[in-house]
Amino acid sequence: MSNNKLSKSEEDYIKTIFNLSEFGNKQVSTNSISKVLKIEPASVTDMVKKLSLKKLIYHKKYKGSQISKSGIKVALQIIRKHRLWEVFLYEKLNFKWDKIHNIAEELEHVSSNKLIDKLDDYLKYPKIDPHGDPIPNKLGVIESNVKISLSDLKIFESGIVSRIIKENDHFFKLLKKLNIQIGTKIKVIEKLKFDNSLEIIIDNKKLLISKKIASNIKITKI
Amino acid sequence: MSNNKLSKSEEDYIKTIFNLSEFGNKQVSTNSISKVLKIEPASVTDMVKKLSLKKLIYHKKYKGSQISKSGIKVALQIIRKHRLWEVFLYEKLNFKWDKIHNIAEELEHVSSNKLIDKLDDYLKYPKIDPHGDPIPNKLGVIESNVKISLSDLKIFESGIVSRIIKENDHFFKLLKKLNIQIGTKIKVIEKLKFDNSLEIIIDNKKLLISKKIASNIKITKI
DNA sequence: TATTAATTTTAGGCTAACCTAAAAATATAA
DNA sequence: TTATATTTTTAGGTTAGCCTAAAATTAATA
Repeated sequence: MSNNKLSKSEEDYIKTIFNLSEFGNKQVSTNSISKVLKIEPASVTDMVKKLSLKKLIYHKKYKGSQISKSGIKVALQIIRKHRLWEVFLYEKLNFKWDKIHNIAEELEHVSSNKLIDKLDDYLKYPKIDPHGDPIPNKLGVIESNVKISLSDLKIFESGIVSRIIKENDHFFKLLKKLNIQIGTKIKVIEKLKFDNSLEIIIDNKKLLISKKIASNIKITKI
Repeated sequence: MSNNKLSKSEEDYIKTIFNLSEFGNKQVSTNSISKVLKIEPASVTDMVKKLSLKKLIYHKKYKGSQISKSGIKVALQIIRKHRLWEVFLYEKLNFKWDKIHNIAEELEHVSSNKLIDKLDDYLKYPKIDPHGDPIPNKLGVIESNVKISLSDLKIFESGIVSRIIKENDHFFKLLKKLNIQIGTKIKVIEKLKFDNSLEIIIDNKKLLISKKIASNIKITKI
């Protein structure tokens, strides 16, 4: 369908619109795009018209933009590239967790699909990036029920405990004490800057657990 | 000295001018730049003026361009990026020899120096790229006397045999027959598409050797 | 050396992607 | 429900990096 290669700008807009749309369901306002990309609303209107002509989004004057099916497809491929590069930067080049985003932001626009598929292969088809976000596959499909570490959950996200990694008595006893077991629903409400401890909610009760504990608990996002 | 980040276009021009200048010694004509970059001469004139203002090259009307010291510095960093990415693509991602150039062409413009240094580290500080071209280090210094395989020499390049890799009797006898020994000067005049055999000149005599033979002979470029 | 050929530059234009200022449409509040 | 505020669009402008056509300069050749 969509024929020509998109410019870096166009890709940035598509990615932003997709991200703001909550998987394509919501209308996205011109202003919100403007704020994310730090581009004046008037310029956003221009681009939104252009993307609309290319059928990557639907746009009605004064009514906001909605991403189309082919737009979603494009967005997922950009996100795939971004996240695979993040895995590479983090795992292979040993970049710190907080440095990878900006570099991946540049790398995601390098076009070759062949490159990204080979990279995927090299990284052994990771399912999530270092931030715990899922990586769409070649076809743009995001495997649901991906297990990630509790420590990779972001603030205000929830998950169901699906696996306990460190299998020793001490750890199991600790978890019992905390009321954590397979199937327990956990919501993260704070990540402490100080030592990366997580403040979580289980059965409406708040508690604090260390990064180390959290990283030994695998959960499924909900 | 040079303050602002260069655009992809500016980088392409600088790289091209450097490549055409034979290490900064030669004047480069507007037409030759035009041909390499496939951009009309009039446009080249525009850009050449701009780069001249930035002191990356010297340009006198109708007289061609010469790259400056800071221009060379910039060029070497771009070349460093290009060649390191080529090593990555070839060694880690298993791209074929002839596919890496175009992809590296895109990756070389990703800016972060930190990224390139980490990549260098990850690849264990390679001295030459898969084509046998030397890789400038962080400071832009190209280690001279780099040994490369005879098979990595390009057409019309010459080298002095400096090491024989496969150390067995059969191979030594073969080399004796071909009049090849440490110190022999060899010039490559053709690479056969058919089986990658090399046509070379030794003592003014042409002969043909297989890729396998050539790749077991290390030489120093001259 | 005079003429022709080739190269290089100037002049004027175009497009993508931004901008500001002002007008139009929509949303909010008295 | 009218007045005000906010959002969005239109109109017109800028810059980078390209283009073509024509003029200026330099090089080649008869």
